[in-house]
Amino acid sequence: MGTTGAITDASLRAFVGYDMKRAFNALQADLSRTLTPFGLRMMTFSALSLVVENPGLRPSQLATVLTIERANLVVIVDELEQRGLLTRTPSTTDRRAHALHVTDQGQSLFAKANRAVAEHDARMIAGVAQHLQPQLKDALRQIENSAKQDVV
Amino acid sequence: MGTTGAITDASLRAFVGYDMKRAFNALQADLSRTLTPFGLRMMTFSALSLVVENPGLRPSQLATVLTIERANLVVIVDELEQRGLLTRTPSTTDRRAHALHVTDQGQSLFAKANRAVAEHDARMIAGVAQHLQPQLKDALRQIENSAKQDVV
DNA sequence: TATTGTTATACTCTATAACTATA
DNA sequence: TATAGTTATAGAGTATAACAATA
Repeated sequence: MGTTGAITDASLRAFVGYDMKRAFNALQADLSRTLTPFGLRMMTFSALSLVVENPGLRPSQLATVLTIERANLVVIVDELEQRGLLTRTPSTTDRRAHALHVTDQGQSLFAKANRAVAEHDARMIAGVAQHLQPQLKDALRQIENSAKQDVV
Repeated sequence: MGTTGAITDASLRAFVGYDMKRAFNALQADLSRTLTPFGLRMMTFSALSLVVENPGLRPSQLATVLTIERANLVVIVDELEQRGLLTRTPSTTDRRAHALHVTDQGQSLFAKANRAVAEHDARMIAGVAQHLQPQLKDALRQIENSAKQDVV
């Protein structure tokens, strides 16, 4: 077919998950282009941001906040450490744990990248009516909670 | 530290992209659990849905609607065909092209899976005020468009 | 026993390049 | 020359299992 009628995704459009998938994929691909000049990816930028905001953070805490597994965080911290953007130092109180701190270089790169990401994010949400923007964020957080508490 | 104060992701929370990532990941993980009993994944379910809704669809059209590359669609159609859920027949008008049709088995499985996905989606969006639900979908589509048209 | 960091492994989704056969 | 389907390959994010060191 394709000759007779127009193609439709009306059935899938009934699902908010489908709209979320499309929106997130497009946003994520575009965000990657924004972060590439800084040598960062979505997850390395996010991790860097959290260490800037929470100096001394432990990797396990970072993984929890990012809602990813500890195992997946290791390579992210490895990469940031190897690039000299943050340091991994032994904890003074718990010899199992590490403390994460940004370096001056990491702070500087983050400041620039954060500006670019803020501008990018503003462009992404610009088409949404201003009074709906906080409601959009609330709705997304509500959906996250619904998904996590869904047992069925 | 982590000993003194609570951990915060306030900076990242300023970005709608961060909320979208968290919400979508949680929803997607939960949707996977919903689809596993049917032997389907998000993309195989989506492809099946579109072939049900658009019989005779060509793979290239399917890839366009799903906003993925043709190359990535091949394995999805392979899987659905090998499981006997859809057929790939040569087009009568264009010997390069194929026409996709669901089998009876595919139709039957889709009906059940679609019901489960509909229920899942309803649970996901249940916490969002009803009058905000269409506005949420509009906002997500707007963000998708903004991301695709973003050139900077 | 439980937790922290770690390694290894695999799965899903995605993107790009290049090929073939047709148009 | 352009398009449809395909193959191959790689990158990014995620999940699980298992381990050593430490609590």
